[in-house]
Amino acid sequence: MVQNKRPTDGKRRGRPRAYDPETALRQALDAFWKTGFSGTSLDDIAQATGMNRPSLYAAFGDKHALYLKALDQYWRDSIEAMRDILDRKLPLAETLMLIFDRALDIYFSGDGAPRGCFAVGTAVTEAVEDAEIRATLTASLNRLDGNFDALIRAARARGEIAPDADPASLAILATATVHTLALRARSGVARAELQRLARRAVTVICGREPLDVQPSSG
Amino acid sequence: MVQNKRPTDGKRRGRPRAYDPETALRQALDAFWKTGFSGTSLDDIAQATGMNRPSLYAAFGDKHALYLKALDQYWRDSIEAMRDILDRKLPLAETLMLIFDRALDIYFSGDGAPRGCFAVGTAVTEAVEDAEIRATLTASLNRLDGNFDALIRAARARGEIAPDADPASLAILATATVHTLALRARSGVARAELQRLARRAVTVICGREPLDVQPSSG
DNA sequence: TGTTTAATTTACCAATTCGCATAATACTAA
DNA sequence: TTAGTATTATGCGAATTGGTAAATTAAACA
Repeated sequence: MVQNKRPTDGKRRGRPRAYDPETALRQALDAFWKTGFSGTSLDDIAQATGMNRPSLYAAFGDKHALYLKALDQYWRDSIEAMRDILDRKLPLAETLMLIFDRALDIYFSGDGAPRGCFAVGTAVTEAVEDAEIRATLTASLNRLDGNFDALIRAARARGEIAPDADPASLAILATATVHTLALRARSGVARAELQRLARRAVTVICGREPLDVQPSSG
Repeated sequence: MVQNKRPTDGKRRGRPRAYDPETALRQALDAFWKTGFSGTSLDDIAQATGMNRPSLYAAFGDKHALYLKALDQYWRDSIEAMRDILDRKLPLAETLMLIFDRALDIYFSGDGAPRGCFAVGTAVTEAVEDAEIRATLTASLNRLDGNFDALIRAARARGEIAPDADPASLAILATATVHTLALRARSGVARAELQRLARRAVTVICGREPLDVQPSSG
């Protein structure tokens, strides 16, 4: 139990892996994203990853554990995307619009039909009966609310919005906007329409329209 | 093909039904509500309704048709609940709060753990791959937006909100509030907290807090 | 070269799933 | 009674599902 796995150093002993774990996890995520946890069989995932079931099992554990790892991967990606935008320290309206736009990037990513938010589209369904999934959902809800709250609080301190505005309330509406985008994207609403919707939400929350800014960092 | 089913008049011919179709449909709805379309087997539904699979099949068609009927039942209930509230013709703030409260009634109905919105929790998952489900989702999204838009437009005409406020934008935020409530309820957030959240949303949308009114008609 | 290690491949298992065919049942009509 | 009809009950069957055991393969090591 002292060192059953050496780091990435040197060559590993036995037969080399035929897959890259992170790539495989992303492919499994894609499979779950399309048809949900219950609607995706291990055969589907085996096909999506090019692995067979025993390898899948050895790498990630059973179906449930694999799903949780995929969900975790999704959270990490989302958090990173959010941080990238917050780091740019733009005014509130532009920051919100970038966040919504970036969310739409994710919701409209992938080859097939738009899939919306992975968590909203798949984890929420399982949340009723699955305490673990439910716990990660609430954690992420709180994180999103908290991020928006801090963002809006700072903007108010800079005088960007009315001094009597309530940051917590506006934060809730920002989160709600993300949620409605997530749901609508998975329901087949076109991206352009959702972009207009997001713009309207920003305008109400901030009291002015957002200016156009470069999506990528710079 | 002329009259293979007489109305409710007189006695029906063969062995009488052991179930009430609407009750059974509601029980099937409950089963799907908890575990989603893919996560609910026909055996689960047979247990929930007390019917056996052949009867289920004869009454509602296959699993997919049954699900669509359950979803439709849910829409009808929602529409009726909404109309009941709109018929009271209260001011905007109180109307919105009643709608959100009524939504929470639905999201926290049932015996087990809170299930949120049936459509959000189960139909959205299937929507990516299922055009029929997706179509009813978009229809209902548009209906909700439209209802809120008309409501807010009328309120503005009565002078309840600022004359320069944009009804369409506020309607989107109202819909978004419903969506965030639906998601959060299914993610395990307590009802009291969601009530406070709804209150904040109403306050931002209307510019004032809603007054307490009787939930039921009167 | 042979041994050890770690992965893959094949094949299997028990359980579940959806759907249906058939038989039994309960009622009306004549 | 008897026939006709609409339902329920039983049980089958082909396919799928999640999971695993056993055999095979590919590399490092000595």
